[in-house]
Amino acid sequence: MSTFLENLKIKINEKLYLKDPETSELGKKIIQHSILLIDEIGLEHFTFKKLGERINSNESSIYRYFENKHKLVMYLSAWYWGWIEYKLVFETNNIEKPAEKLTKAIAVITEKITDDDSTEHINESILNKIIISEFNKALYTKEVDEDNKEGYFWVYKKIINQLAAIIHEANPDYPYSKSLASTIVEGSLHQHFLNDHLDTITDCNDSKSVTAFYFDLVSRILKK
Amino acid sequence: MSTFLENLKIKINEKLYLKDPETSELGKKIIQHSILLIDEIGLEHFTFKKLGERINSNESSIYRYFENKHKLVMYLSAWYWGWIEYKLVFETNNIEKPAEKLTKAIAVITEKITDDDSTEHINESILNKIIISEFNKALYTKEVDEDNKEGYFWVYKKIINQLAAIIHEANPDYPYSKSLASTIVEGSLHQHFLNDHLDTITDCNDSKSVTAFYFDLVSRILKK
Amino acid sequence: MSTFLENLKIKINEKLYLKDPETSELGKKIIQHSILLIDEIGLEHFTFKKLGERINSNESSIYRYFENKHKLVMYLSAWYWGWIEYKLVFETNNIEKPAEKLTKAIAVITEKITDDDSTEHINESILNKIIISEFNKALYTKEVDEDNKEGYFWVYKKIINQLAAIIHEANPDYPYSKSLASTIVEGSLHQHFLNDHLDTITDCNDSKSVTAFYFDLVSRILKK
Amino acid sequence: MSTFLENLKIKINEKLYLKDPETSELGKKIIQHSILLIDEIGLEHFTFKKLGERINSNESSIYRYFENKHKLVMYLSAWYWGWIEYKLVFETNNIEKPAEKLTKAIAVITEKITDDDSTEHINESILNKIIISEFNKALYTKEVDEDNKEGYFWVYKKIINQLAAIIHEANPDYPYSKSLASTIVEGSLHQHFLNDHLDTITDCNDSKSVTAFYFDLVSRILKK
DNA sequence: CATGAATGAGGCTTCATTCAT
DNA sequence: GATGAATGAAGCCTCATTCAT
Repeated sequence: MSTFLENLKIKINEKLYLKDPETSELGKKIIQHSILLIDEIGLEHFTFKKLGERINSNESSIYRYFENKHKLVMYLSAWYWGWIEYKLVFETNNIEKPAEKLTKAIAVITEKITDDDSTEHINESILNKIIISEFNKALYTKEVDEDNKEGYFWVYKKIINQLAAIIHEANPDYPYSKSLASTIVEGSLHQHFLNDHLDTITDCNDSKSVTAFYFDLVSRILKK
Repeated sequence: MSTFLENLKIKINEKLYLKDPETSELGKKIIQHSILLIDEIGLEHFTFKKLGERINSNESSIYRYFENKHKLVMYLSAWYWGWIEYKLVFETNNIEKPAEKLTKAIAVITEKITDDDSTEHINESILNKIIISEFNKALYTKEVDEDNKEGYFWVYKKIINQLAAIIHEANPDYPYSKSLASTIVEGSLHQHFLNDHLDTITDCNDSKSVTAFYFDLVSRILKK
Repeated sequence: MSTFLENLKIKINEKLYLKDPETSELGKKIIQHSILLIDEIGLEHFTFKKLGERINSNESSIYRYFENKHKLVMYLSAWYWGWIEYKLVFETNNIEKPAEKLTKAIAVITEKITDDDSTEHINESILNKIIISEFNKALYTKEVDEDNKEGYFWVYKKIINQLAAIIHEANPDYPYSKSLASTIVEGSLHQHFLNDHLDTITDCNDSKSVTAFYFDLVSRILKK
Repeated sequence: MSTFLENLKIKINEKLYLKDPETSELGKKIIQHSILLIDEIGLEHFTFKKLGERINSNESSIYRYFENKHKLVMYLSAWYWGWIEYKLVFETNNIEKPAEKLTKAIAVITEKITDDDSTEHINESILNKIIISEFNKALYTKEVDEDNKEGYFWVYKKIINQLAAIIHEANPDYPYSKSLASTIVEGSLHQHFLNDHLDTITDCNDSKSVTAFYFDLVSRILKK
């Protein structure tokens, strides 16, 4: 699967940036190193100033691309979920059997990204790490309703609805397809986090994967 | 159930405070109004200075009680989970049948708190609201491992392990009791949040409760 | 010489304290531990709050004894110079030959205090250390003129004048006895400091003592 | 001597500043007015906030140049000693006779600066005043060893070693050239201070200069 | 277009001190 | 007399942002 989207460009809500970072070297460096720096120091301690120092550029230059740190994080999140969506569509394409489709979908959504597809300047495996540990901070804000209105969570919600549709296909009688879908998407990030930091409250570990947990969970729930 | 712990004091990890807020009027006001203020403006915008203004006290006075805002939030979280634990123990006490016990436990954990027990100075229903929207920020930090070592998540983890034990009782063959338990605890907060802000990706709403979703989910999963 | 002033009490300018620390256990603890704490963390980082914690007492209790940190340091300095003065008088007493008297005086003033006479609650050797590293901060302030008017440097100046008198006795023709005396008193503290921290700009070390340097210096200067 | 270094720039250890103050108007104003303000209110009461107000600039702007107040003082000290070193080299250049060289050196080091060379934005005479009253606070800190490792005292030590070398030339048999040199450098600041504030313990005054005291002292010490 | 410079506002924290018991 | 509680003021520093080039 490694190079499947070599030439694809993830489309991002245009309101998230002032100038498309994909259109310049500096823009790409901003994306690339913001991922690395957030991973290193955490979102709370991440600032445009520090990022500027890292890429040998002035903080003001970053403001040309992104209005503020929240927008940048939303951009990274949108990119991540856009990328997941591509994988989801790509992987489930042409699969007829609902159960099989569901299995593929769950795999795409819940698997920890370990390989680096070297898509241009973005290290997907590290991006996955920061989504695990930081995405909810982008979601759980006082501004969530405005952000939602602006469509910033559009792809995220789309994925969940796609997964819910697949769940529904697999068992049309199940009445909570959306809640189950959102539980899987959000819950899998959480289980990865627990695995990394609070391993006494999860069964997931190196030998029992998060994905396996959700395979089992969904198969039990949808059993007719 | 309203007055069941009238005279109970939730015990909090002593490292979370410099001076026990329960031991003075000012301390109680700090707790009371920090809950209200965080609910109003969100954790990001909450500062000791604003809290001081709200309670007609100086920022510096608050520092006599809590080292910093993170410790205060951890205190509130610890109180919340301590309170949930009491309810859990109380409600499941003397119930023999595992399935019934599990039902009770899920109810205690996943129900939105709407009644205010008026336990002293703490408005549990608002506290519940801020746990829903802010708890994960207290958890998902770069310092999570140290905080965990200090025992700050002790009660939270204890609840999950108690729930996992009840799940195990209900179906000893189920291999993911801990992951299911943490999914329920964390996931229910998430479903409440979605219900409030992103209602297109949840089935939960005023007529289909979060608790009902988890009753259904767990019963399907543990069906023998 | 160890116990020569066992029963002596160094008399301190009464304006330096609100309540005489020698008159109570707490007062003695304040003196004792302020010396130790200043040595540990330095005068800049020393506060009444930290001292209070160290002696399991409240900062406000310390205010009963000393108006502020500067007064406390002045007290310690006054005690130190008062103690040196006793030693000076004691050691030079009954010596007839001016040269011998001068030698004794220089020794008393310039020697590093290594023995702890266990005079009550004061560790003289550590007090000597903090005088070396902190005394000039008590002297070099914007308030030096008022402090001087209040008589806070009275003993310090007295020692220098006594030494100047001895120098004058040794060579009445030497025209700078006071400057030489102040050079010795202040300079010896400085040489000790250099020895500890900037040893490339002093010749003094474990084998060539500060005292030896001043013996040599004075003998050359006063040679007729 | 007035304009001898008109076009010289004193080189300062680069670690002492974040941005070279010589490269901008604001930077020069910071240097200029920090000297004046420290002279007026003393180092203890000097803050970046007050300096900002004085130069109609914000505190935060000063932080662009200097990490903290200690670094700024170290910068001023380094500038001062760098300037003295230039004078020392310039004045002793081409002098063959050791005794004469020594005399010149002592003059440069111990004379009170009364003339203002109007070197750009720096008032040397006031800088000299604050070195007299504040330099030792920059030296006598708990961080002296790290500061020394960073090379912040490099020029200061260099001057002392140069003076020690000249002393050695004048009398190769004298065994304490370094201690004598450091005594002169530090002691002359001290005598100036005593002259200004504690004049009963110095012989130096308007008619008997500090420099004269050291001329006499050194000539006596090195007499063969 | 990119950047360097500057800044206002505010966050976090400690200090020095007073008050009430 | 000793202390615990409380506090105003200020210190130090960083952030997010704008402006001018």
